[in-house]
Amino acid sequence: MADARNLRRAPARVRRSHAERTAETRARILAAVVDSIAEVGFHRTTAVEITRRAGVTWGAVQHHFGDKDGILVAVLEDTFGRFAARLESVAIDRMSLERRVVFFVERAFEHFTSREYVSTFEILLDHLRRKDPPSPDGARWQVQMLRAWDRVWRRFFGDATVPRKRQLLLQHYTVAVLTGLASTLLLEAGERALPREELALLEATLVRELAQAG
Amino acid sequence: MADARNLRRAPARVRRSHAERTAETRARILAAVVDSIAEVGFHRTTAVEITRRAGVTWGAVQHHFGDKDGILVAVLEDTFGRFAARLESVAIDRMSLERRVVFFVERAFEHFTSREYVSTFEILLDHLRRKDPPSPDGARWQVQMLRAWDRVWRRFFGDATVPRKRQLLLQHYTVAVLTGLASTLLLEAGERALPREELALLEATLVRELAQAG
DNA sequence: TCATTTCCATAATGCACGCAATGGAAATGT
DNA sequence: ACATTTCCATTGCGTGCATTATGGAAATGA
Repeated sequence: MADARNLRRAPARVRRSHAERTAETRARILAAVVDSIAEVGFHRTTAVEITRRAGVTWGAVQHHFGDKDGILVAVLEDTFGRFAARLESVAIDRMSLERRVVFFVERAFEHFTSREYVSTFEILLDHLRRKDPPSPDGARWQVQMLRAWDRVWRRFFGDATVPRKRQLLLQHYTVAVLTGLASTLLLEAGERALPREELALLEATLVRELAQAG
Repeated sequence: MADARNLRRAPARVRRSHAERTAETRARILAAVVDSIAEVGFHRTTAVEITRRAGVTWGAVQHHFGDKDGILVAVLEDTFGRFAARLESVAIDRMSLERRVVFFVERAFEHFTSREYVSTFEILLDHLRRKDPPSPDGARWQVQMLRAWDRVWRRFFGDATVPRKRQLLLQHYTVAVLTGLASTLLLEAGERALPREELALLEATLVRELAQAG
């Protein structure tokens, strides 16, 4: 499912298969939701706002996702899938530990400051505090995400001579630092330069920790 | 303004001054907003939800805060004021650097996982993404908060022989780590044990950084 | 070609939301 | 004591929200 963010409505009256139509419409709607949440926030991401951005009507949303909850869950699934795929397709040739750390931190930070993550964050924030916990427990996503992170982490740092338990801690710590940096950046209103020095401090910590023998 | 969270409606028909009434009602409403956001989330914190929790009607809110935006801003002001006061009243006698770091991290983490902070976080998250930026710019709060943090930081670590610039970096980093830990904790659904080891790693980093000469 | 299914726009409905308006009880102050 | 002000409950309103219902155009497949 390609990124359809900048697509405008097709010139109309083009013969396309159902599969094509469905793919584009779904992508367009999902992108609209992500953009809307990232720009105007979750609770202003209303039905009409979504349809306006997507250039479709609510009928389309209704057909593809059922109701609003359906889209939100779909955004979670789609974003997570894309994210996991991107993470696991990273070419990890023989780098030094330092370079791997830098590379990893860079990628991860990029992710946590992305619109996609911001959106999922707000969606989850809202979902896990409803009286009516839906069938797939909201906290499940967090678990899946951490698993995916863990796979990537092991590919990057699996050879470190540090106890597994310690590695999990470092992993959790890293995620915390990065999401924290991302959120402060977010609250500081809009896009600011990336916090190089803070990231450097994190990288130094990781290198030191991973280098030492278990 | 005392914490009125667990207060129930007074037995009615008690003679009280206007000042007393106002103080209690305001406190009750503010507490209701904080609790509501922390428990059911920002966008389910509706007018009736607030009045229900506070045990008052909308008329009271209207009288004391004007409109909904008024309460939210009031929550920001009140929470921040309380927080700053608490921070600056900490007795900082002669402790070792290690103990000061532990103490500081502990306090700060406590703050970032508090209901008050979660509430202000969500309020700010929503406010700074509206088309109509109100008179006091939303990002102003963040600045004020960081100033308050800075004052406390200097009281704790002002004697460190580390360049000021580096200290600001460490400060920012610390806030990021703590908010990050708090938010992952939040997303992991409900109250979990506090992440001792992650905090320990942060403390170790701070001690190492602050101990070295400029 | 024609029936069926998929896809989606249009229109209508019901509801919850924030808010304004009003009035009255309680406190104030003169 | 009485006018004034403060405090807050009640009521009602307009709007925007999510959602349903319906119909028709386009694609499918026989």
